[in-house]
Amino acid sequence: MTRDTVPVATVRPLRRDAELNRRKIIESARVVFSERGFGATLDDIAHHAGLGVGTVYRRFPGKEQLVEAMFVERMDEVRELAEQALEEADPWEGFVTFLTRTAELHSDDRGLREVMLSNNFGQERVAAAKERMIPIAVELVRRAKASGQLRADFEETDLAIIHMMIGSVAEYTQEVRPELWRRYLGVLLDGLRADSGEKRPLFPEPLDLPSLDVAMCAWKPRH
Amino acid sequence: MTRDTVPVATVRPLRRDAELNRRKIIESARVVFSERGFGATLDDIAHHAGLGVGTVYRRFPGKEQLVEAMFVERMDEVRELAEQALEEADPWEGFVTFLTRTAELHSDDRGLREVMLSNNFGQERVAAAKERMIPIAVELVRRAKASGQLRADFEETDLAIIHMMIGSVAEYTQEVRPELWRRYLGVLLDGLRADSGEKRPLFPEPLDLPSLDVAMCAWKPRH
DNA sequence: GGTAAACGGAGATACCAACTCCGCATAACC
DNA sequence: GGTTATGCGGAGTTGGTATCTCCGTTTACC
Repeated sequence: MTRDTVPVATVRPLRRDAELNRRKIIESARVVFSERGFGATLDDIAHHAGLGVGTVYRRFPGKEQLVEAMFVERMDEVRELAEQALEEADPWEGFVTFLTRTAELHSDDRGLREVMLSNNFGQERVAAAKERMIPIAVELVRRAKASGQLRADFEETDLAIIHMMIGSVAEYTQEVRPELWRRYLGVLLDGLRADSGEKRPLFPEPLDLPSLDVAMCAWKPRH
Repeated sequence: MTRDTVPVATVRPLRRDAELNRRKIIESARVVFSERGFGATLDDIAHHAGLGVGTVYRRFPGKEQLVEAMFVERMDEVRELAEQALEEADPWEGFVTFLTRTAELHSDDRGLREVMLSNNFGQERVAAAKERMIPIAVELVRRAKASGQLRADFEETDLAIIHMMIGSVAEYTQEVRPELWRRYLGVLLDGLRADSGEKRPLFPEPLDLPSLDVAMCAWKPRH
């Protein structure tokens, strides 16, 4: 058995142009999924990459597989975020940091939001990445409750719903005021703090009526 | 000019069966739109009414017109709700009643939620009904702030966004726990109250993990 | 019983996303 | 530079869904 006939996986490397295009596809998928979510078509991605659809389908069996390839690492980023938040000295601050940073990611990347809140995208590898997150999020909640700063009746599944709410605001107003979700995260945090201290001032400013109107025109419910 | 040639609008009344069917259509449209939102097709509505599609299109030029006919009165109900809330002695209680009762309507009637949060359904008459609501909602907020019970940095457009958030929870969990939105309305209200008093206990119970999983499987983002 | 009105629902039309196919281009190798 | 396998483009096929029409049949009304 010579060094050149390694038993398995001696896949001939892609031709140089093909390899370049593969990277372009992944890059474009990242951009397009993050802007438009998984409603985007592979044709959109191909066009964004300046390639034909055929080229995309030659490299990836279908949309699912592209999503899978795309988001496992992204999910692991979120988990690392949670791990960092767990290292903050103040448990409440850790909790707030986690919520805020995650919401930032969701608001910048609609695709990521969709994988995290729906079980309809990605297969085992994405599901596995989610499982890996759960114990860390649970610990984050436990610790913040134990310190008496997070209200005692908060539970881990509330995290998902809170993200759902914040994300829906981000999506609703993204064309008009992409940062507006922070205002409502502020309201929620004031509602979640156990102590009855002063409220933090809300930031940023609320929508004015014309902007609300624009947001309402842009919004179409799912069917 | 005889009595029989009255200039305008001498529309011959519908045949008895036709009139009956017209009512069935309206009734079914109410039910179907409220369960499935405006994603529902006129074919769905016809089938629910036990009629053919042709019958529906004979009475209503298209979906838009049916929606218009359907929701103007429903919107006015919401306005009346606001007016009643304005009559409650305690401004904060009035504010809470309004938010809660409106959210109940939204959670029972997906179509109503969609007309209220989007400008893509209905024409002038629906828009006019919305305009009629605004001053009342504004007054509700003004009064609750003036009494020192609602935080001073709350503004009227926040109402719409709060409804948006609550509605998204209602939609997310409706198959599993249709009343769960009340829990998060509770959090928001604790965040909106100006005084730094005790938090109200959250109700109902949070989702358990399996139920969250079911909700996540059922949820598909809009494209 | 005659007639106009209304009915039913198959199917025309339109749209859209997923995916395939094959003639043409070009990188790789000698 | 010539040969060949590999890759490319994008029109076109497939499949699904929603809107709306048409006409043979049925029904209300006088």
